[in-house]
Amino acid sequence: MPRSAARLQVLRVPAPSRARRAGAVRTSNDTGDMTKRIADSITTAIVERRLMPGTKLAEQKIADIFKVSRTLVRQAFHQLSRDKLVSLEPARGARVAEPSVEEARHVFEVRQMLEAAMIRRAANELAPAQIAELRTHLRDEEAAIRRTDISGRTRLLADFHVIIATMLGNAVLAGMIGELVSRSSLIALMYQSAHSAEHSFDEHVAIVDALEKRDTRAAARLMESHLQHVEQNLRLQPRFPDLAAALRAQ
Amino acid sequence: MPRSAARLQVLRVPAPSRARRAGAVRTSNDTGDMTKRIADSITTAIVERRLMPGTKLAEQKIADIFKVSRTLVRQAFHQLSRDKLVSLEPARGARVAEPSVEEARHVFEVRQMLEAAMIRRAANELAPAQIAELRTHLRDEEAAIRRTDISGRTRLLADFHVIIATMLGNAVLAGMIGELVSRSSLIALMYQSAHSAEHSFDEHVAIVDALEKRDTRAAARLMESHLQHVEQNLRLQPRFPDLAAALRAQ
DNA sequence: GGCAGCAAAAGTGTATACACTTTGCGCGGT
DNA sequence: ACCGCGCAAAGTGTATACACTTTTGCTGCC
Repeated sequence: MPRSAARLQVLRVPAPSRARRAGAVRTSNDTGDMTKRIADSITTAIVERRLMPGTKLAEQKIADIFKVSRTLVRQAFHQLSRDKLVSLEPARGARVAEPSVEEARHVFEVRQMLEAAMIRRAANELAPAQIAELRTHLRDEEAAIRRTDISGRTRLLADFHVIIATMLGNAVLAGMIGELVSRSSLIALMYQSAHSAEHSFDEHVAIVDALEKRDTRAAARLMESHLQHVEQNLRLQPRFPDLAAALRAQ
Repeated sequence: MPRSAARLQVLRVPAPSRARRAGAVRTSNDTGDMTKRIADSITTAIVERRLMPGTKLAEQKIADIFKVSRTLVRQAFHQLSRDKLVSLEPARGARVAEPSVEEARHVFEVRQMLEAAMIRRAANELAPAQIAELRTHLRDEEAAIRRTDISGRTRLLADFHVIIATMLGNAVLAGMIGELVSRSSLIALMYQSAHSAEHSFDEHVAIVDALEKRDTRAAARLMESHLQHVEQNLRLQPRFPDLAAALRAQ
């Protein structure tokens, strides 16, 4: 193994899809566009806690891991920085983002606004078949929790929100919720959430129950309190009111 | 003038800021990061209708205009494509985006959800001084309309929404509203809005009036109907139900 | 005249080269 | 021993080279 790659073994190199099947519709990219694959790899590594906030991401090292040139890695970094999962400083390179407390609050504030509105629409518009799909998803959540599959359950709990957005058939909405949710994952990871997965799961169940009853008001109220609980269980209180106090306390 | 640049003279090359003043705080970038300047130039050109939807953007031509390498132009394209102002097709290059009717509806649907929630918060939280700032902005809007400064008034009418988001002190919200608003501009431009600037201005005034009275409910109702009016005045009805009918009608 | 097929031109995709910036380390002065 | 200085190593920023793809336009064939 090349020495330079030693510290970044957390990244998994996806095998190039051997497809390019004759006759396959050329939807977008057969081989899956290397840039995107690198970005996805890093995203997953961050969300699954294999790359901790603040970790330096050197272009050449990652290029070596994926056996591509820095060009593609750099493109991936730019994409990730737009999602705020990676922060870029001119001439100082890329690191895994360390969202501030303020940013964390902002993300949750926007989620409250957008997801409350979303769930109201969902209560009015979702077809019974879609509610059934949500039930299936809830079963998956429960299963992941039972077998203490941590990265699986984290992903499934986050997906719940994106799935509802997707079901409403609005790609713009789904994209925004997706971005907010992945930023939330990074935040949860930084500010060690005390929130139990079971609790989130129970709240998801309650939300789907309300959707099924077409109880718009209850659904919105439940979603709001769900997000509030998630946020409240983050350790967002600055541990010390000011720097001086923090240093004195050492 | 180099022949190759002939068709793209709509782009204005910003003069490199001669600053780098000694002692100036290095906030982010003295020269303003060429990539961003190119992206801004193209954004402005699109929003001000100097670049029409569908226009091919060849990397080398734009690189020549700005006197940089394709590398930077390509980076700018990637940023713009995330904002959905430019669409990239593998190996086929970049063109000014042509948002579909469906996408247009989705953008306005999300604006309804997010901006209704935003204006409710604004009604409760904005300080009197901030309301006064909004009044000043309204005066600017009115002035631009009076002197029929088309690109100025378009920008100011769009800014109204972003300013409110910014005043709430939530950068995440402001960023999202900003993205939605600039996509709306491109949409308005593609689906030739019949909406008069005066009408929008009047509605903005009514919204600020409601904010001043702290009338949360009225503010939300007014914002919703404002966005609905803007959307309704787009020519979003497919001109013809199907392609065959469209061709027959020639 | 129209069209298939091919070849040149234009354009994109990725790697690499090189200049410039930041970082880390050792050395000499105090 | 400690601080600052400067140099070397590492790393980023931009330009350029080159391979590969798409587009364009021609030529000859029907």
